[in-house]
Amino acid sequence: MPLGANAEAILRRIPLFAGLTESELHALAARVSSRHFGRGELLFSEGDPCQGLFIVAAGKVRIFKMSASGREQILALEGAGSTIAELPVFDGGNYPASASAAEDAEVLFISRKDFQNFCREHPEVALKVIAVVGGRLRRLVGIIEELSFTTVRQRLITLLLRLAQEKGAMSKQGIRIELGASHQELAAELGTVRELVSRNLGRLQAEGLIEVEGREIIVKDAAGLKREQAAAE
Amino acid sequence: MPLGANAEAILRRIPLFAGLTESELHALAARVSSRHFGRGELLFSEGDPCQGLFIVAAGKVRIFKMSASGREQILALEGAGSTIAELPVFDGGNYPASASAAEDAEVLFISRKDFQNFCREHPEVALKVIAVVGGRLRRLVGIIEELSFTTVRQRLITLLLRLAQEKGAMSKQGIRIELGASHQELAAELGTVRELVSRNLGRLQAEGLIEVEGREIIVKDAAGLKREQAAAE
DNA sequence: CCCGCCCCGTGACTTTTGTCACTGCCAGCC
DNA sequence: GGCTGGCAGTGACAAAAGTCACGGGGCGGG
Repeated sequence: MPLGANAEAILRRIPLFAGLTESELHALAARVSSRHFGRGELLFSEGDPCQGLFIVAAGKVRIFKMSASGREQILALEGAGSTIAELPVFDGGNYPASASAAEDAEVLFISRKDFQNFCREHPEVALKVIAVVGGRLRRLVGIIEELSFTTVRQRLITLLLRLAQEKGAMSKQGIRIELGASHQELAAELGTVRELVSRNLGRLQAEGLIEVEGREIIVKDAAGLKREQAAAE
Repeated sequence: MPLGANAEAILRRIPLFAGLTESELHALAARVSSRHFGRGELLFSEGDPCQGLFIVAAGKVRIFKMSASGREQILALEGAGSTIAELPVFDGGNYPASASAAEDAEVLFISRKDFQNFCREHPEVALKVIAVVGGRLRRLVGIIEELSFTTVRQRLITLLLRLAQEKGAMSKQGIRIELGASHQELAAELGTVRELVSRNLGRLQAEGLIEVEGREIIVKDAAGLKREQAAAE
């Protein structure tokens, strides 16, 4: 469905469109449609021909690969303000991975053709695309490094420390993290299976490094975790 | 050292510079220097500030990560005609991985500043950069997929089949591959250790799927290998 | 209230991966 | 020739990862 003026407000905060004038944003917003995706719903599947550019307005979208046997590997989690599929939109290839809503999400959409026309008129956007794709590339290299060099335990620790930093809340016992994800989802992020996440969390708790309470985790000994993280394999 | 007219011939075949006029290539060639790297020699190390763009004129260069414990993970092998480090040249970040000569290599170099000036004058080059970086991104996703979903054996099989396709020679017993690499290097490509490469090759041979003779491998049962590859975990 | 559905923990394995230590081979070199 | 150094094969383990199966909890819908 087409969108009103509020789309402009959203677009204004997208890195890809930073630096555009009001009238340019306005023109772009006219091309944008919006759609709600329920938790788990697919935006697109790996191998699909690329329809257009997606922009996360609210919620969270995960980009992932799925193996023949049904295992998932998350490549990225994109929150509000992130664009998705800049690359295939640009180079015309198929989507290299699938995307689904990790939480209920509001997603904007620009058709491939409209976006390409817009790029032609605004060459500076191409430079932004390089920056965005570059960031992605660096993160993928990081994932490869982790998969290749570290154990599940270390990856889990790294993830916990990152979450603590990003959205942890101090409390008297440590840093409280509300992970809004099932073990299954954590496993997909870490490139392993549910059971190993469960066991490793259990062991970290038994060792007194963390405290698990449902989907809430309290990091009790951040220093201890960091020490182990530093001792990379 | 500066370079003569032959640099132009090389530049002409670089995807990044396809479509430039003779005079443009000439101008670019004037900015290019050349250097020989002996097998194993480092072009740059992960984390170094980016000096400029490298172009492989001859030989082979590998881009890799190294773990604290000394294990390597190869991210890409670039042959003649490939550019290296387009991204950091463009976005000004540090090199995200190291590069060394996989075989003796002749490498051209353009300083960051010269390349950026050139890009400013030739905006179409920026579009090419997106294409090149995009290709890289897709290959990295492929690596992640393999590391996350498949066993060493499967990755080895995939590698053998790819090599057979790329540079295999038919013979009466099968497809002959001359892998110009030690087990150590194969291991780095597969994200594992020397011993596992050795053992898996041994097992494939024992099963009659391949024949190993020094650094030469004969694929005796390509269909069998493909069957197993398809049965991805 | 009860059922079904997800999610979580866990025991008991199996398979895969990685480590260590040694041996043997071959090429290049003094 | 005899040394050296890099590379390859392998036995014996140890550790990590993954699989299967099951029990139990919580929650929402009928």
